Amino acid sequence: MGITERKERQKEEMKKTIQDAAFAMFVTEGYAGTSLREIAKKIEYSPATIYLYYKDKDALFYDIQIQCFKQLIKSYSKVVTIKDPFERLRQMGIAYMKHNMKNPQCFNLMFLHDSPLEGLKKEDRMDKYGNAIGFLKETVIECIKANLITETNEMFVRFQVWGLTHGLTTLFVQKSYVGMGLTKVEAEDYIMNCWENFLERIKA
Amino acid sequence: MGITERKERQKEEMKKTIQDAAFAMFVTEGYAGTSLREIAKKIEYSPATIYLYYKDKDALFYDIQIQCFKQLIKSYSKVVTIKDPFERLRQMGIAYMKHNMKNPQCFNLMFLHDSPLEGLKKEDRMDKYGNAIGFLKETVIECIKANLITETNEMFVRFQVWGLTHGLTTLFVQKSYVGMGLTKVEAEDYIMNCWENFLERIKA
DNA sequence: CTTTTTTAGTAAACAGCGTTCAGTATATTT
DNA sequence: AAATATACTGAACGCTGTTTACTAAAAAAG
Repeated sequence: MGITERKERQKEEMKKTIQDAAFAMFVTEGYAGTSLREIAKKIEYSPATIYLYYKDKDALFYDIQIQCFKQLIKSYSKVVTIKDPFERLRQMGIAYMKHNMKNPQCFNLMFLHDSPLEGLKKEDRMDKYGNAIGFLKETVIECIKANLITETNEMFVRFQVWGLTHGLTTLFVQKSYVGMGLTKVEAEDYIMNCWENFLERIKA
Repeated sequence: MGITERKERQKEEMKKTIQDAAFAMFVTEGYAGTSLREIAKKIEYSPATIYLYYKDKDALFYDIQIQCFKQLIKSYSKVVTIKDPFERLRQMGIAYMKHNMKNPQCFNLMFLHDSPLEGLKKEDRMDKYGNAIGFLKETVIECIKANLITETNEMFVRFQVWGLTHGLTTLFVQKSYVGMGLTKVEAEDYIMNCWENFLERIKA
C-alpha cells in the first residue's frame, strides 16, 4: 500500500519538524525556558498538535535528550576501532570531554537537568543507544589483562575514569575556571592535561 | 528603641518561616516542582506575602542554595584545623563527598540545577560563604612546598582533586552505580577507595 | 460517483503558575 | 483622637501544560 507508506513518512517528517524546533529551543533556553506554545508557534501549528506526537512535554524533552546522547555516542565511533586498549581508553576520555566541551548546552540537557526522568536512568539511556558503559568496561578489562595498567580492580578504574572525565567536564561546562582566574582556552588545556596525567599514573 | 528591634526580630522570624518551608519543598520536590502558592499555603499566608521578603522565586531559591552551601562548608570546619596539609587534603575530599552523599537533594539543588543564576556563579557563592576554593588552593600549595606530593603544578592538582571528588559525588548522587550492578553501600565504598587511591598516587 | 469512516489538526477551555497592585485592618506615632 | 506607617491580602494579569469537543479533509466503502 503506497498510501499508508506516504502517511507514515509524513508522520515521521512532522515529528522531525517538532524535534528540530524543540531541540533548538531546549538547547538555548533550557527546559523551563521552553514552552510548547512557543515551539508550536515556531513550526506554525497549534500547541495541541504536539500532543498527537508526544504524550507530554517530558516525553518530548526525553526524546531530545536521546538525540544528545546519540550525538555524544557518535563521537565515540571513531574510537572503537583502536586496537591498543590503553590508547583506546585515552581517546575515549578525550572524545567524551571534547564533545561535551564543544556542546555545553547538550551536556546540560543530558546531565544537569532534574526533569522527572520516567523510569530509565540517564546512563541506561546512554548504554541503550550505544552501549558506552559496557564499552568502557571492556576496554578497562582489556587493559588489565594486557598488563597495561597497574591497578587490577576493573570497577575501581572505571569509577576513576568516569568520575574524573565527567567531573572535569562539569567544571568546564559550569565555567568554574572563571573563579580560578583562567580563560576558557587555558581551562580546556588544563583539563586535557589532567586526563593525560591521570593516564600516565595508572600506566604500567 | 525596643519596638523597632522587636519588629526586626519578627521580620527575621517570618523570613525564617518562609525559608524553612521553602527549603523542605525545594529539597524534596525540586525547583520546578515547588510553587510559591504551595509554600504560602504551608505557612498559612498569602502568596503575595512572600514577595514582601523576596524579590521573586529565584531570589528565594538562591537563598536556599546559600543555606545548602553553608551546610556543606560547615562540614569543612572540622578539617581546617588539621596541621598536616596532605592529611587535610584527604579529609577535605572525604568531607566534601560524605556530606554530599548524605544530602543528595542539597547536592542537586546546589549543582544540578540550571536556574537562571543571576550574576554570581555557584562556586563564587561557595567561596563567599566559606572561602572553600581558596582553602583548597592553600592546602595544595602547602603540600607542594612541603614536598608531600609529586606534582608541582598547583592548578593542575586542584583540577584533579576537584574534578574527581565532584565527579565521583555526581555519579553517586545520580545513582549511576545501579547500572553497574552495585548497591548504594558498595558504591560509596568504591568511591571512597577511589579517593584514597588517587591520594596514594600523587603522594611523594 | 456518492456516502461513510478515518485521520490530522485546531479553538477553546481548565487548572495552576509567578507576579503585581489596589485595598484593608492593625499598630505606631503624632 | 487623628494621622501615618506597617503587614498583609484578594483579585487580577498573562503565562504555562494539557484536555476535549469539534472541523475539514482524505481515504475507504458502497
